[in-house]
Amino acid sequence: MVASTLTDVARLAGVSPATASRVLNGSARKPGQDIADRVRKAADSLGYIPNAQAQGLAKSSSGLIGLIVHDIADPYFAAIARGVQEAAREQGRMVLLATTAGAPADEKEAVAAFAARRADAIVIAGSRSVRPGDHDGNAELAAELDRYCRNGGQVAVVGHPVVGSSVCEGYHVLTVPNEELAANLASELAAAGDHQFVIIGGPAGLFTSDDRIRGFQSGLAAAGSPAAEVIRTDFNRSGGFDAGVTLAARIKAAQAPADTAPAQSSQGICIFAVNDVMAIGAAAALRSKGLRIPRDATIAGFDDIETLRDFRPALSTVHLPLEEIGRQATLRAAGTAQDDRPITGHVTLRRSTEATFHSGAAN
Amino acid sequence: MVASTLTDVARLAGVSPATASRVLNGSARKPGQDIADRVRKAADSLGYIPNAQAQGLAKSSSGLIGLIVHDIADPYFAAIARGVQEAAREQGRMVLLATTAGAPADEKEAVAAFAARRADAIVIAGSRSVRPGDHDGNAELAAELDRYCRNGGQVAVVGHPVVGSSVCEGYHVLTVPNEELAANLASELAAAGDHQFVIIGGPAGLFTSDDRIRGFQSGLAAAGSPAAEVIRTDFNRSGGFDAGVTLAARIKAAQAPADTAPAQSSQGICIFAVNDVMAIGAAAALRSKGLRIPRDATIAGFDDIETLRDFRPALSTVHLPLEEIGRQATLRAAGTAQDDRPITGHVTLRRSTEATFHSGAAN
DNA sequence: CCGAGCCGGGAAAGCGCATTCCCTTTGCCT
DNA sequence: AGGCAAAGGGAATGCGCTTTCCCGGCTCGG
Repeated sequence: MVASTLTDVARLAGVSPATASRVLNGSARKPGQDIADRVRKAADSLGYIPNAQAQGLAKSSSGLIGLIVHDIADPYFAAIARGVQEAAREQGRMVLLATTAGAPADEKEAVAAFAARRADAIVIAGSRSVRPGDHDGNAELAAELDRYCRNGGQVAVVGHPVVGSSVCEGYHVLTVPNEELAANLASELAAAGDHQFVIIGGPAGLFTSDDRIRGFQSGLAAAGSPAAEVIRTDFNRSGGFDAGVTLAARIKAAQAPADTAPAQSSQGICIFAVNDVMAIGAAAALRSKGLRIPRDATIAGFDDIETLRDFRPALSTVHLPLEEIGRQATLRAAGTAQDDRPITGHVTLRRSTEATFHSGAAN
Repeated sequence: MVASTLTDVARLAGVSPATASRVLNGSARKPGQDIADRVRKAADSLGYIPNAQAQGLAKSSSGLIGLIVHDIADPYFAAIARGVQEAAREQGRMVLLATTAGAPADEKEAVAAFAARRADAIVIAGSRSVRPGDHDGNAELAAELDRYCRNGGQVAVVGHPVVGSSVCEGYHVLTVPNEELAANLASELAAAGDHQFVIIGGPAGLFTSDDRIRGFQSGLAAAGSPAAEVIRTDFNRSGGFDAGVTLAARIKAAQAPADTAPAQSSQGICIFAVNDVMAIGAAAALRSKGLRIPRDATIAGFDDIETLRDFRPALSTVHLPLEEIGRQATLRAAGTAQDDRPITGHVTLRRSTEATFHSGAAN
């Protein structure tokens, strides 16, 4: 027994396929009540399931939304994916997933695959990058995306437009105020105490990372603090860990000379990792070297990843409405783009940057 | 300019659509070199992208793999999803995502939607359940799945078969040794010290949770320990937190009478939460009540979620190769099911269940 | 009372592609 | 040199559905 078709249903109901089609989907023309009932009865006695491919072919639209992320297991992307999924579901669409590890060449392939499947919209969640090695890939990606748009596709990208893509209709950019928020974070941190700041950033050229670094520096400048040193590393937990190891050595070296007085340099070190996962990695590194947070160093991240909120000391960070970002991106690309309310976040200071040692475990 | 078709390419190349089709896909028949080149040149001068819907219609197979999870933002599912995605990618397929919060009715809809899209295979990752309220939904889900299978679909389910589904060809169950591993965990924990065990479990009827509870109890029994009390709560962080609050009160009450001697009851309390996320929630609750782990209570989880590994005190748990599970499920359903190597995990004891207070921060 | 208009139903033409079947051409063997 | 097999190219069919277009019967107005 192979899947039954609309024709089978029509035959069983004793009507034409055209009529059956009109009954079983929201057509403009409403067949008579009796006929409709007959068709519907036939349909579910046969267990009829419309062939979405055929429907798509006939209507040239698929009800599919393509989502491109670096890594679905990364909680940052997982959170965004949840928002996308949710919005898609509300619209009766399904989401098609592609992971690319951030490689523009792979992203280009993903876009092509989505285009092949006639996805109604594409949401690109991964950070853009301008690293030299990505140049060609970026160009191809931009071209592919352009073609997709020109053929009527909608695309929403989180953060920054794809490098080199022209702004055509159906191309939406969901701006995330990374720079501004990082500046706010720097201000609050600088106001809270006299620190020596160090930034753990991703590879140069990664927009999200660069924005946050730039914002942080400008926030520092505004507060009258000197610019922070920037350590470049991988944009993940392991990168954060490596940087943490380096910093740990430095901190210990700074503590050693005075020997008795831990607060040798009048300033404590304050680390800003450009995302929470890196911050956690760095914190783990410090701890593994016997250093304590916030006693020997303070640390802040960015994103406010939910799974990491139970981490102790609680991580100071910048809250980003990740799920909402995914949702908005989807709506903007594929939906009745209601109020295009901009994305906002907020600085969330917690224990990991508390200068003085409180006793409570709260927060 | 709308997407160009195979016919366009053929016309430009001066050949028939049949030939163009043969060139651009791996057909059995190989057109001549010169013609092939001409077609290929025409194809990419037009930026031709084959219409996967049409291809699917013609070949009746879509290159799609449906994945059903409870919540993609849950790190457990995210990890499995990564494995699925990876395996799918290797096979040149794409994954279609559906999240259902574990509701069988939603899962049934997801299966129907996958069937409509003619997905080649469906991977169901969420735990099965036999809660009374789910009864009808389960039946419908089983029916839908049966139909899908009979029409030639492949399905792989992680853990347990869907309740009520008959075993037809193309129906694969990836067994996870939850019970056995939970028993091992119980043995090791019981051997490590004389504890009073308490289990924080999910709602009764949730297979994964029930298996782990049953396994843990039998491990306890084998070690000669009395059965543990079971606290039922939600299968997520918040459920763990609530249970933790309850337990915290109890622990404090037990400590209070003796007043001076913290080790009043000769046995410390050892909590087993049926998954890591719940364990973290419970730990957070204890801590918020001023209790310390492992001093005032020890705790273990299950899954060994990667994102949670930097949590301190490091959580004792049972490692499960989540990514591999997703991968295997996919391969088994959609692939050249090579070696059907069973899934194995292992107990991983860390600081959170250390009876004695070591000084190092390692592990 | 008759024609204009409308409404509900059916026939048929694709949507873009794979594939079967047929025909021509080429190469090879006897 | 004649015959045949194999190979390579094309016309046509169909995958399952939507959607025009058409047609018969109905109602309503003049």
